[in-house]
Amino acid sequence: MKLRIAPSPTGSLHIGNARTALFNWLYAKANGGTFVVRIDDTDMERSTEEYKNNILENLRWLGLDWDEGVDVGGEHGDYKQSSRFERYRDIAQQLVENNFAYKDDGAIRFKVPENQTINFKDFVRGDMTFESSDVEDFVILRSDNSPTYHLASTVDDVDYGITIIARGEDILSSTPKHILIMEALGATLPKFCHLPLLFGSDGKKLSKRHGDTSVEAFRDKGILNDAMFNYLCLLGWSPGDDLEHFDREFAISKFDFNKVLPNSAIFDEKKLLWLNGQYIRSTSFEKFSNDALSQIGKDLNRELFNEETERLNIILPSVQERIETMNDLYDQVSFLLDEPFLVNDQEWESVNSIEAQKYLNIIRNKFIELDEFNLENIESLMRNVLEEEEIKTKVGFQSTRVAITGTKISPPLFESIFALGKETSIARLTESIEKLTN
RNA sequence: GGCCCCGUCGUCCAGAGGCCUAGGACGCUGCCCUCUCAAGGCAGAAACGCCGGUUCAAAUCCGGUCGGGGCUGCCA
Repeated sequence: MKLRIAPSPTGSLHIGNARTALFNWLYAKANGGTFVVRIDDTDMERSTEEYKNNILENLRWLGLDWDEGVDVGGEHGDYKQSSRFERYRDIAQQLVENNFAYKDDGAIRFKVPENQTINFKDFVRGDMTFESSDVEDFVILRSDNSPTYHLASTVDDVDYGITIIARGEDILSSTPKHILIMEALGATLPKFCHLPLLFGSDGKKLSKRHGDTSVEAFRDKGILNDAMFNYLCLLGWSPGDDLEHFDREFAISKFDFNKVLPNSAIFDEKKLLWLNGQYIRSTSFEKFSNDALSQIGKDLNRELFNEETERLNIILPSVQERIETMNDLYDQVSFLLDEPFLVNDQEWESVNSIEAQKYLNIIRNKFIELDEFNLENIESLMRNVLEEEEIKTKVGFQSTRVAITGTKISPPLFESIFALGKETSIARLTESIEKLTN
């Protein structure tokens, strides 16, 4: 059993292609089949090396690997169609000689037989029937001697011994052409499986208009590869038992093309985001901390100082509980970094009051006298002052939050103060008192 | 227009004739928890496109209809 995906390097890896690749991979893994990745770059105008690399890199990022094909090799060369033009020309010539095709204005067209019924079985859609009278004679070799997709793709599938062709439903109407070529070549027909398409929120084919459509874009947004893999699995398939959060091994153990739905699905970024949050929360703290520190370093575009890392590790457990993507990290923890600390006037105004000023003043003085600056002491100190001075929690804590973190939305307050440390906390409180009483 | 595919809550999925007064999840609303924001917990609104037929019985089978989508390139 051999399956393949054949992306065209005319753009960054598209979510729809990623899902198709993923389903092929799952089926191959589930059945001990061989998975091939080949590059369909017959469109010389639009194909680039950068896109090719991008596609391969993102497939790997998703956790997919392949047994044969571009980059990993195999018995069929480099698995790029641009290297096999001679082969396609020979086949085209052979088809002409055997009267299956003919020259037309410099191009070569396949001669579609009259009154022939083309049948094939589709894993997802069952028995399919097309009439050859509905298929026009189609070009297989362009007048510039380059092969079209129909020829190149079909020849490769035959040459490489592909036994199951699982691809997007957009190719369903072209399948009769491919079958006709295969028959003319005397090849054994593979099985077909046309997977449902992915649509944008307006129900139209997922395209740039819908915002991000490439795997890379979501990767850049801080989506975890495990979450992306999991979410893509859920589009058109489910393992049953209402299970939604699962890993690759589990998906492999349950996957089958027969259980893939025939109807198209709409890509819902909201659910992806939610799932990503679930993954972040279920990651071990050790791994999360590692990823988080490297992400923050990336956002900062510099190495983190040891002191920063120490401070971050204090707050990170709390942050892990409340972010949706790794890109949400920076805003949550930036107050702990050795970077300019600025609070805008609006934030100050929104928490300013006589009571607040009084509260900040008292806790600052008590912080100075506090010998053991730990979580427990900070909390009890702050709560006691609230009680003694009869100041409302919101007034005291929110003003302290702005003073310490710079905003009204932050990780838990006591952890934030503890992570920031005694000295800096006192300095920020002092600064805030000056600012507020001005 | 022609050919083809598809049709369960707004969205993703469960449902393969009686277990369905249709289940789960995202999102949404409310409540609880609470130092903000989240997370978490609980509750709620929300769907079988429509019309016929088959059957004792249909979301599930058949036909039609309507709706959506794909293809119809010397793009893939």
